[in-house]
Amino acid sequence: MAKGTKERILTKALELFAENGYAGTNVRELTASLGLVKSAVYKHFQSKEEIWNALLDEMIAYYAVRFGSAENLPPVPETAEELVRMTMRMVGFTVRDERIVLTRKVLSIEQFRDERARALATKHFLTGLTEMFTPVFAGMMEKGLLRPDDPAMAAFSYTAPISALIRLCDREPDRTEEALAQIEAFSRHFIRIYGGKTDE
Amino acid sequence: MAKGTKERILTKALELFAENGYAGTNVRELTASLGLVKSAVYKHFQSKEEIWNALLDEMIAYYAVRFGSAENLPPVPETAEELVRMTMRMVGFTVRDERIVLTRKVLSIEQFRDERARALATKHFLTGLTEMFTPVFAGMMEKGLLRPDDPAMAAFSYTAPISALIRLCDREPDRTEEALAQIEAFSRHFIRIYGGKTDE
DNA sequence: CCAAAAAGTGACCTCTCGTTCACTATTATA
DNA sequence: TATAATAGTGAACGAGAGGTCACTTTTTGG
Repeated sequence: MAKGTKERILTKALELFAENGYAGTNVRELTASLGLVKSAVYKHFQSKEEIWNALLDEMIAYYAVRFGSAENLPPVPETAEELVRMTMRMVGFTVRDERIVLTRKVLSIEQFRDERARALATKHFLTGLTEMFTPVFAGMMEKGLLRPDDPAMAAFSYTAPISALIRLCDREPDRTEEALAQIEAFSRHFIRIYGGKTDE
Repeated sequence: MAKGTKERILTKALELFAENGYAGTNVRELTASLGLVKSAVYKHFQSKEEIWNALLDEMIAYYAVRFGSAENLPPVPETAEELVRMTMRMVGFTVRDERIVLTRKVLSIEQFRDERARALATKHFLTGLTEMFTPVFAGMMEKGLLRPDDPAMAAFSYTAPISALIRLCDREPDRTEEALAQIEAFSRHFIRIYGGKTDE
């Protein structure tokens, strides 16, 4: 049972930290739920805090490749309706991918006591989505799908409400369907308000 | 040193829970920072968890009188510029009032493990502001200050981005000025986009 | 002003925490 | 296959956690 134990510890740690926070998690339950004894963890990590730091390293690296690289930018939609579909696809992914959900939860919990968690939280909750959609909106404005405006401000106006509803899904998973419906309604509403020449 | 000790304990508990979370706070440092010895707390509360529950009671009650009652609804502005000023006044208050800031922090940390914190978090972060601004926007639409539309959707579109920036202030207080400026810019942008007959 | 209630103290209890360590079992390698 | 490194075990440790209790000090009210 040697292989991949380190990764399994990190995965389970993410789960438990997301549920009870770093301070509220003890290494006994962490290892026990992996079928190990508590001292085994110290063959892979020097301390509980090192688990936390390794987890943060992972989260930061994952964010960089998944959301931070330029080649992962979404394409500029050809129609307004395509923006809605693209949005729903991205949102559906981000609220159902367990790892990303848990990451957001951990960042919510730990953002006030860890500097790096704080920085990553700002990316996840605020700047990341806006930066991702700014070029999209710039392109849509060029195509006349949205009225000409500051694309960064438009992207912020679009993504911040969606982000708020994504966090509702994290907090109250039972209301996921409701939240997704509201995101779609908001997306259409946004297009109606910001819409340029609807005929193309 | 008897008077108000219970309140002082609750105030300090809010502070510490907001910094380190419930699990990350111990009653020794809680009482020590009040010039008491740890056993003194048990004259006022039966357990650490009872402190938590009393604190939540207080937060819920405070929210109800401060934001939940109908008579505290903001007035409908006479001009679009007045909406900006009203918004900045309210935001300025909510990011500088220590108690409210700490409450939001605690809710961020504890929302995933406590049912009542979860419910209050949704109010603070999502529905509260929207419900507060829905009648305001309905009134402004009637007056022709905003184009006729679903006032609830407009209020959500308006308050969610502002809420996101308020949370940035909680997370990174150094960026408060920047965030406030962005809120004001967003508010004016919103009015420009949603604006009805600007002449009155 | 004095008795009873409330508030505060300090020693102590038990439990659990993170961590260490000597030891065993497994795996990899030459 | 022998050997060395790696992974896992279980007992133990010290520190610190939340909580109790007998006792003293302070406050309150008739």
